[in-house]
Amino acid sequence: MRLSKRGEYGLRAMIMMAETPSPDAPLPMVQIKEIALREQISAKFLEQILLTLKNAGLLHSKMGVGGGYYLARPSKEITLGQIFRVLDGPVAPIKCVSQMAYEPCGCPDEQTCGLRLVMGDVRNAIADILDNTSLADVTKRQSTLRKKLGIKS
Amino acid sequence: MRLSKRGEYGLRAMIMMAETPSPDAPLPMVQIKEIALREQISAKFLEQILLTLKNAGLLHSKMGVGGGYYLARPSKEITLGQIFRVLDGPVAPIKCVSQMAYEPCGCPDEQTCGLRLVMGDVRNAIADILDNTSLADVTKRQSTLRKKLGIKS
DNA sequence: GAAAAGCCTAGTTGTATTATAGACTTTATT
DNA sequence: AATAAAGTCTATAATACAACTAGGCTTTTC
Repeated sequence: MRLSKRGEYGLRAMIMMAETPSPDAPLPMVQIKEIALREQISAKFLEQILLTLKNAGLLHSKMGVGGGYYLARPSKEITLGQIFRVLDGPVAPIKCVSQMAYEPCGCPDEQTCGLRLVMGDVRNAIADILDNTSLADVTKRQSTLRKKLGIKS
Repeated sequence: MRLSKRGEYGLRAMIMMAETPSPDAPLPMVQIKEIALREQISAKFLEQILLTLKNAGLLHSKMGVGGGYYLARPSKEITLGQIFRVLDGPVAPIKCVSQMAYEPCGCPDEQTCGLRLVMGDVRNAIADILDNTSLADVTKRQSTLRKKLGIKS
């Protein structure tokens, strides 16, 4: 039940972009190499991930000198579920309970298959969390926690 | 976020064994080839899986003619979480929130890492379901549903 | 026109999953 | 005692996928 590195890096990058305060600049842009440096990730690998996210409509970018990436929408309108699905595919642990990519799993009677019932619950529990947590929720939670712990950042 | 075939087959087999009514026999024994046939699985692959489950103490077996496998404990004392962990390892999507196999994941400040916070929630949600669902719960749920749908079996 | 950024696709490497094979042990039956 | 039916155990093949690496292309700014 693992999150892939693609998923992990992509989620981290998106959270970082949501965190980046937009000072004077019209757009809070962040560059691949900056993220790669801060997260200690291969820049080339991250590049692919951000490109995927961009092609999925979650990020926008600006080419050329002074360019970079920025969130396609306000951080409260982008959920972790959206990001996760783009990078790691369906949330469901087994295809026969997937909303995104249903496929029969070959049990004799799907309607009363016990495994399917339980895995359906698991799917829903995961999706509930990921689809109801926006990037804004994450950054808010982080800063609340930092304040509580008295950490400057 | 996928369940492996090992995990799927193992869980199915365990559910099937819990389902098998123990008629007169002292032990409700089931044979590899019977499970393989009913679930349309490679018998050799299933063999490895059941052996793993046996070595983990979840199954007992009897060798020789008329032998087979049976649950090591009553079905209400075996949880899906136990089975899952034996076959698929930790439930946590990311190591830094694993109870079973913690490992730092390399974020600058783990204590306030947003991804970690959310993945911790996901881990807990999954573990809550799997650790609180016993094989007996599954078979009960199946039979209730069958009755409700008027399916004989 | 050169440098700095992102865009895009293909290829490589390593590892885990899935499955297969086969020789061995135990038990029941005849 | 011999045979057949079952599980035990280990090795290995085949495949797939994840995680990267590489390199050329395009756009933008100065």
